[in-house]
Amino acid sequence: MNHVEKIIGHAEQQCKAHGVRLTEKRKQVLAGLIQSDKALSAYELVDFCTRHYGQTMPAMSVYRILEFLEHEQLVHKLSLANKYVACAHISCGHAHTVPQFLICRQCSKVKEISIQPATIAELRESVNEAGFKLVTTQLEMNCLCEGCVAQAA
Amino acid sequence: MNHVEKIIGHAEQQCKAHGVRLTEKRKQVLAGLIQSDKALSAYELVDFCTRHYGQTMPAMSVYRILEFLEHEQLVHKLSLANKYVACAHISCGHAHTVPQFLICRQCSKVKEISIQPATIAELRESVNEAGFKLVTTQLEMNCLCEGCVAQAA
DNA sequence: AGCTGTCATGTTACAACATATCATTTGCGG
DNA sequence: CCGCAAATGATATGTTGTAACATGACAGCT
Repeated sequence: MNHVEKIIGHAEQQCKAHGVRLTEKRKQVLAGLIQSDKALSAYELVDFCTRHYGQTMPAMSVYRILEFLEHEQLVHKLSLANKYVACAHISCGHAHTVPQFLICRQCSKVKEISIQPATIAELRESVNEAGFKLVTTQLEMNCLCEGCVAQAA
Repeated sequence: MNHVEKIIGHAEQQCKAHGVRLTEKRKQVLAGLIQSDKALSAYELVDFCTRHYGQTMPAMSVYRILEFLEHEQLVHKLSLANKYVACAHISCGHAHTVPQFLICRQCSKVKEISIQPATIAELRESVNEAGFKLVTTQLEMNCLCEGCVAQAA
């Protein structure tokens, strides 16, 4: 059992615990995201599934499945890039803080991090002072990854 | 001379100083953003200009003009919402720190703020520890504005 | 005035991203 | 095995954004 299958297994348990099903198609989409080191668009996932599983995956299905997976917290949508990534912590089992995402503008590689709670608190304070309320601390930041920084230099 | 015209005047000076022209069409688009208290999509601007100025404004032109205005730092693109806002500081004249944006998910109202430099530095530090480099500190955050919070309650 | 170069705008076509709607299939509890 | 709910299929359409090339406006020169 390889790395991807192991994570899929965890995801399946998690779904079962929630009384929902991780169907074959859903596994395919999730597997696509897990085995990718970068964020993928819905249509890139269509291509991936169609190529790897020998039958065309309709775009409509991918969107529905992404919505499902997002709801189950197995994937995250990155609005900054209109792309999706697998959650980095499917296998850990423990409850997580809301993640922050570093997105490489060059190659779409994504790193999921947890910023210091104190820093988050400062941010929230700034927002409150402006009369707004943060609806999520899932921040997305435009970055360059190590590889692309090196390449640019 | 009303509020909007005054800001347009400042913008025009600023363009002249950079050796570029703030043409009629560009003024129309900029005026649309200035007189809106919320972020507008490119196509909302098409509608606005077509309605207010009595000739159809092609979407292509709006995109080109937005690109120009963004380059001149007169407007900001909000990737989280696929919308655009006028810079809140066109008239101040002084150099600004990179802004952060609070976007109301309900009504698209936008507030441009400046977070404590210390907080920004902490964020940048977290990013560096992860092996990435921030390409901009223009953060965008999903929020609710006062009005929409009150309404939701 | 006529020429020419540059920037701005117009036009058309299409790519990429996303949702609506209704039909059909599948899995599962009674 | 029946019937319901969930999942998927199929088709259409809406929204956002770019590419490529044509036309227009204007400034500076001769």
